[in-house]
Amino acid sequence: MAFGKGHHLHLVDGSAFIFRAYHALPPLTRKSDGLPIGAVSGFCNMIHRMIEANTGPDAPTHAAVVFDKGSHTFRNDMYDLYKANREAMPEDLRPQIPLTREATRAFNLACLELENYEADDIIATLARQAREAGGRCTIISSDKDLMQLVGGGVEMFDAMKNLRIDADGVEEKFGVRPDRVVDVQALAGDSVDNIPGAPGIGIKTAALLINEFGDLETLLQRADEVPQPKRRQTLIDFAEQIRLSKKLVTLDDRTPIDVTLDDLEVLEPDAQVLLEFLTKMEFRTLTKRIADGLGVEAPAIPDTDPRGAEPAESGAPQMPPIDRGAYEVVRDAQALQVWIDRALARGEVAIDTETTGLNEMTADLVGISLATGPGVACYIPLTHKAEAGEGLFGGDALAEGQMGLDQALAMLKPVLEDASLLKILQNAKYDVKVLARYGIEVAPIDDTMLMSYAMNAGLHGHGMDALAERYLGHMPIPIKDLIGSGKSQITFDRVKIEDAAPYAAEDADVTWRLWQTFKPQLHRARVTTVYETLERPLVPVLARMERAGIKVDRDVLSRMSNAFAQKMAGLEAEIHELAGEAFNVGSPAQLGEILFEKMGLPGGEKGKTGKYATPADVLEDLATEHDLPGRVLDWRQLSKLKSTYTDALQEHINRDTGRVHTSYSIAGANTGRLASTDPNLQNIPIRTEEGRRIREAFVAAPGRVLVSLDYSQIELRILAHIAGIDALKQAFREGQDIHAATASEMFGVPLDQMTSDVRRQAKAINFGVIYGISGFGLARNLRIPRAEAQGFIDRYFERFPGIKDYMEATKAFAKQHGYVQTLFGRKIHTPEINAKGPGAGFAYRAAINAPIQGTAADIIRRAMIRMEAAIDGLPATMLLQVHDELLFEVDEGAADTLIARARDVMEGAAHPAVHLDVPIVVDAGQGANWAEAH
DNA sequence: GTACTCACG
DNA sequence: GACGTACGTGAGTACG
Repeated sequence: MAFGKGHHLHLVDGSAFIFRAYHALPPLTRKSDGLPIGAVSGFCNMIHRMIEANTGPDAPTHAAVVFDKGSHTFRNDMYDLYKANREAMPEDLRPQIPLTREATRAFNLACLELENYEADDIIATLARQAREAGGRCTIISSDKDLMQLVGGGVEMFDAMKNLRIDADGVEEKFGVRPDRVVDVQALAGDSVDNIPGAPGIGIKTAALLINEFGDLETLLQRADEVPQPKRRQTLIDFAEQIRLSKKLVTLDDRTPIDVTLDDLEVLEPDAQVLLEFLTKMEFRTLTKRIADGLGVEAPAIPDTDPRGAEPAESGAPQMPPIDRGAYEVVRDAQALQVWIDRALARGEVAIDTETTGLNEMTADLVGISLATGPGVACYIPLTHKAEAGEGLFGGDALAEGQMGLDQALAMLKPVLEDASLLKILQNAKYDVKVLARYGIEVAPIDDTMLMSYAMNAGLHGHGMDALAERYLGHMPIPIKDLIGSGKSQITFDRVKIEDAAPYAAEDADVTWRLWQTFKPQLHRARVTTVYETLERPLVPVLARMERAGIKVDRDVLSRMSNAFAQKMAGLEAEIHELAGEAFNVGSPAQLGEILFEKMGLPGGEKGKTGKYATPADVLEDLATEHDLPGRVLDWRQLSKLKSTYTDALQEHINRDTGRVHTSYSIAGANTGRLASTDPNLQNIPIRTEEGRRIREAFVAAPGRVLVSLDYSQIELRILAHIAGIDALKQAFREGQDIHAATASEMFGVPLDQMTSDVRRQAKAINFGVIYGISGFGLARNLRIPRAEAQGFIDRYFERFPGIKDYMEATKAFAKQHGYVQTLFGRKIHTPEINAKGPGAGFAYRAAINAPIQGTAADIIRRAMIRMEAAIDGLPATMLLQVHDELLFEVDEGAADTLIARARDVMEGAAHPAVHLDVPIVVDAGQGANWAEAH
């Protein structure tokens, strides 16, 4: 393919990459033999990122990486002081130079260098050829010496700042068009390259002069016309030095290279060659990442002696102790750029955001901390307020010594969105949501909280403090130490920067260390797939659902609140009348006194605190003997509905969106279920008619409808599959009423003669089985004698013998391994299973339940993760998840299409990982509000 | 902060 | 033989 119009050449300034990588990274060494490889590692990361970032329609058709060769060039023959002030190459960099050439070839990129010439000259030559052939050329470099080449289809790209530089960009830098850049450089000189130029003339003055006289030669010839005497004399006295300078800065675009553009066509890397090289270098992270990208198995890199290991790649982390004094406070763009370079050269960075509150929908960004290695962390304060008394406007002015929020975010956005830079976070959803409000879509991510959850669900919590203490033996600064608690609590922007920095940077440092600790463990625990397919991908999905929120009609709630209040007042009066005295109906202790002491009713039991307990089932029994308990039950129901729902929900309506935004905790429930908080939208009433009406307040926006899809009997279907109960499977395949079918099987009643009471009992047993049934529990639930309940259970086991086998097998597995698993490999630990005492009973039943509940949770997670792509293009939004239900909001006309597509996703969610031998059925509904839709 | 109660799946 | 039990959650209120 002859290079020409429509082709796009990328030229990478390889030597610049090497130096940037070398200075950005700590001195890493290869674990097996101590060979310094930091620069090679950074170089490979940068090349990999560049390739990843260039996959679109603008992708290069041709590319080469260009290097300097040796330190002597033709310019030294002209001027022996050229680049004479350059420091010698560091000793630990020298052996890495040939490795970077090898790396380039391993990526299947052309690798160019030429004796006696600089990389810049080769770049100039190829750029000219590309231009002349009518194609485009992008020079990946930020070196100003290359700016003279810009124009006519040639542009530069600063890979670190993610910035394109065209002719306008060059003019911004030099004050002249690209073709006059060398004139300005000749006059201004360059202390870095030791170009003498004209003493006393800088870029500004040089540009002024060139623009006035047209070009350098004209200027020098007409120097006597320059009005300023000093400037005039300089130009006359140093004319030859200036002409020499111009020769030195002018790139040679006729170098005798032995390749043509056609030789530089972009080729796919040979997976084997590339992975072999990366493995040889012992780059664990990068090898894995690239292998994943190529869709091949990552070759194993043997663990060798950890002494002298380079931190990023070591299996058993050897980390320096946490030193809060070592963190940097980043206060300007230059300092931030150093950290960005470090992150890019590393290929991964730990991040933590500090905000004014815990609610991601309303909290504002106060600062960001970064870590690029254990102990290598900084804090970037952004919107800390000045202390009271400081500055003219007292407490509302910003504190000194912070870079502007906009500038910092502009610099960080390309980094946070860089597809080949891994962002490591603890509870990533929080930061992802906060940053989304600033127009930043953080990706890709790793989440240490979810890594811990995938490995250790059931063993302990997964908050940062718990993880730091357990895995790092370190207690991070409690946030209370900074912001206090209770009434006197302040927001984080009121914390002094000096105090905030150690806290904030420590969190990024701890996150980095946790990641380093967990990453190798994940694989060993065989939960990598769980983490990568069930945990991590849920973060952006939930973030979007939470940010969308659901519209709640305040007036509906408000009216209900008033109605409840009136009814409650009436009931309260009746209750006091019946009791013969006034007391707090909401106090179980006081109510107990009235019922069991004053009125002498039976069944009074005291709780741990020696007070009477008055749960609903006890009051229900008492209701047959007296009017009062029934009234209390009614009052309690109203009280619950009012305080928890109609009142509290109004407080959660967001001022700006008019919607309610819950927060789902991904690692809250041990079984894999989500948990909804602030507010909990997974327990909105439905079982009673009065409570159900609260769902009428959850509405669709005008012109839209709510659509609800829920799995029918998913846990029983999973039980039928896991335990292999043929009769149940058959009933599900035939679409029978499963509880009626169970009753028929157990009691021998034909389906057409089934009574609702028998069906109800069978239903209770079916649920009981899922929960790890006991005679006592079933007896209490059905309000029947324990012996009778036990009889039901015995009969059930008799009719469905596989159930008993499943329970025994699960228990044995838990006892042996300390955990149980879902069909998708999720582990739920059962540390109490071998304990003595009642704890073992709890653990046993939890172990029975966990694989069933957890498998159902996995299935709906898979559905949610796939849902966005499936409904892409529809005017529909996924809003809520309630364990077996997904709630959507959609334009009226598209509801049926949505239902069809979402149902397909939900019903097929187990595939292809698991093939259930029961059908999965999803019911759907739609309406103006949640009550109608469900 | 803990206990009790109750809303959901 | 006694003990204590349905599984998983979150939140509001009372009370010390």
